[in-house]
Amino acid sequence: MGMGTGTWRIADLACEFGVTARTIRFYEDKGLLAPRREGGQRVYEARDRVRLALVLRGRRLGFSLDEIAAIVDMYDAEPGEAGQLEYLLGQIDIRRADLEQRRDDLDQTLAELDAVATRCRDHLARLRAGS
Amino acid sequence: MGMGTGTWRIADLACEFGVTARTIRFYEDKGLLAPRREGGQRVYEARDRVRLALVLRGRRLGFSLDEIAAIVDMYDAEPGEAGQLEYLLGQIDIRRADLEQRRDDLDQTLAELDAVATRCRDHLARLRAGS
DNA sequence: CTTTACGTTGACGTCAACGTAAAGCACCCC
DNA sequence: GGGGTGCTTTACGTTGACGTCAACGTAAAG
Repeated sequence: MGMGTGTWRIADLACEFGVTARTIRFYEDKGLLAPRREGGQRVYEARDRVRLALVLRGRRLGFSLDEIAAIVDMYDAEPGEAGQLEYLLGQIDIRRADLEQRRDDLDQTLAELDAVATRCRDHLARLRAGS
Repeated sequence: MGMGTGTWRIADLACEFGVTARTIRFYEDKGLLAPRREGGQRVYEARDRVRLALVLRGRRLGFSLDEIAAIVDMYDAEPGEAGQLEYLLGQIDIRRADLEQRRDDLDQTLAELDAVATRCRDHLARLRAGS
């Protein structure tokens, strides 16, 4: 860390998470992050780091920033009234369906790649054995 | 199908897979598809459909078209010589690692969404029970 | 043979997710 | 006070993945 205990500057986070400062500022612009300011400079705390990690995980999964915002916002939604809670449950179901579709796609792709690899190794073995 | 048995026109595929004809032509431009031509018009056969399905699955997974091209090309790579086979096996390993990282991310996200949902339902129950 | 629907190839527009460059403030060091 | 480092904002550039539009060919129906 580059500051008082438990706080980080933008370059610290950028380095740690392997992104540029520009990217982090861009995410803030899009409402994905909201760090404290200390004399104009951004100061990140633990919860900001967690949010950034969530955003980057969403990115690895191929979600758009809008989708990521929707997901991350579910995490720290305040309880609220019954209607809100039911709405949130509905949104979660939608995301769940999406994620499970992705897992199916993913498992299929993995299985097929394995099949190709097996075919590959078979062929190699045959080659080495002198056809 | 809109033509002789086992062949389709571009609009047929577009409708069936829920994309526009423009998208299909774009994929061809990028080398992801290579349909037969019949008097200037594209004619798709079963293998073209399979390839399109693979491309769209890759898209759902959030891969770029370049990555998709790399993956799909592994599927119908000809055996070739030993060097080629070893290179292909290496590429497959890289893809595998990527896909497995994604699955980890995915499972974590699913688990966390479930946790949120559970919290949500608990709160709802407490609300209905009169605080 | 004309109409109508669907196809083709460019070419340019658009949107997301940043990259990059410019210009300026704050602080530290010598 | 000159130089360096690190931060800030503003603004324009870039790339990928298409959408959209114009201008034109073609195939099937009446």
